[in-house]
Amino acid sequence: MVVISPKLDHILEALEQAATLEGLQTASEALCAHYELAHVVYHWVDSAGDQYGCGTYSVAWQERHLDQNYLRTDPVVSGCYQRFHPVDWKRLDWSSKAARALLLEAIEHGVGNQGFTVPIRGPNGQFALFTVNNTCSDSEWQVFTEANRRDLILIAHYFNQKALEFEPGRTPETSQALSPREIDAMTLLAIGYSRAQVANTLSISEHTLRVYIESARFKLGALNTTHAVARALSRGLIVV
Amino acid sequence: MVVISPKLDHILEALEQAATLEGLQTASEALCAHYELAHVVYHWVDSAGDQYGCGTYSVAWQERHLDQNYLRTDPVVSGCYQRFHPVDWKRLDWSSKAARALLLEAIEHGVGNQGFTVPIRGPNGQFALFTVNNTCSDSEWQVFTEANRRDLILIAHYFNQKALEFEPGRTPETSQALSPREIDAMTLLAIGYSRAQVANTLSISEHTLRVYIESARFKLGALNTTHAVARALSRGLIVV
DNA sequence: GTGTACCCCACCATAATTGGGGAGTTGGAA
DNA sequence: TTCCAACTCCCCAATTATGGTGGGGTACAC
Repeated sequence: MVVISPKLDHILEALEQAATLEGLQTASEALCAHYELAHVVYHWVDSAGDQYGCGTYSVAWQERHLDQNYLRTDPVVSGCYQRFHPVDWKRLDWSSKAARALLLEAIEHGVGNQGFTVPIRGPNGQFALFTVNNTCSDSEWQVFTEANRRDLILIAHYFNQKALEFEPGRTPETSQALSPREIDAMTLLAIGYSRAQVANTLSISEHTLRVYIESARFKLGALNTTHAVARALSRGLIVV
Repeated sequence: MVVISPKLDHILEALEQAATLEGLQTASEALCAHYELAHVVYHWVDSAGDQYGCGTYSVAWQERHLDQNYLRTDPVVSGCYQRFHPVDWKRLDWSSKAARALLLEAIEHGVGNQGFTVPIRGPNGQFALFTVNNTCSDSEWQVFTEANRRDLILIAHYFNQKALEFEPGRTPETSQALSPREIDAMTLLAIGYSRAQVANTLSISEHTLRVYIESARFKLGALNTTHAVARALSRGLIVV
């Protein structure tokens, strides 16, 4: 593996000009060649089964990964989920048997023994991973990751920005604004108050409070109070 | 305002070496001087009153901002909450009267008329903003932001990384992981299913479901189901 | 000055949720 | 092996939430 100082501008510009998912695919392959890596992968992690990603992993491995309940098994996914900073695979927790089995299987599918993954988070709990990996020694890998850490963070950011553009359906819902009282009500409910407590806190009757909750539920298209609070939260209308 | 190509390495290294919150404060002042900006602010947004941040805003304005119920009023906060990419203040929604009043008041407190804010998200629903702002013309500001966009993203990233290091108490074991079934239950509740529907969907008895909900409630330290769902959402344990 | 959106209060009855018990299986980790 | 966490099931009674309907008031914009 040769460490090359990347032409970051070119890479990011190519990413910015990508107009489709295929463009991202091409970009990841270009990145892979540029850095002389085994794999470069962007992967939108989503509880609803996998779906969205691109990169140079083999199709067989991607499918296998899905089958494996990887969301809960793969230390890369669960480890990154709890971290903010990019992480070298060596520093993850491989103590569980399932995790080690997954790694062995990955290597059989052509995944390198060294990996470096950047967690990325977007609105509404969106979560994605940007991974580079290769087969090489620990020291070689360390040199590479330290040299390119910042670039990789930026590349990950741009990948995710594009992915969010291409999949707007995930963050849509131009939501109708809530009135101040409705926001009060939703907020207090979200922090665990019962209806009686909320009414008391707002110094209004419980009946009045109910009107607000129903109104908020209507505006949010929610089926019940919990749903309304969940929507208000994930749309950023209230913050807890 | 003069646009200077930043010595990014020096800036980021200084950030990495910061050992305390004061270090970040110093870093933001240095950044401010370096880019010749009116203000540079890192701001951990948290519903529990404000608390954590650093930067060059006047103390008076910070306190005023808090008083103002800024979480709901400030378009910078609410707008960034729904975006992934950095955003120029001009592109936010200033149509509400309260928002415009806030901006006017901000300018009176020495905040510049131009702003650029990078949203940053960490584990467990952590959310923060990194803002640079200045008083200048639209075109000057555009030149500045386009020239420094990538650097600002990286700087924001490093600020947040440090903030997370300094304040581990906010994210650590606070959030105990939920079991798969608990996640299922919380997720379905968050999308509006009633208990009966959830139980039916998961093909378990409603009584069993109740055990999961109670267990999740306990793990999340929640007072009731709505609270539990809200916490699971804002900690990023479930996605809707 | 008519509409619209917000704010406040009341009754009824039914449906749903919660809190307190107890009990058994499995599979993986120590 | 033993332990533990996760998964599954059950009862009862009390509390809470919901779905209707009705009424009043203010403020602002067109």
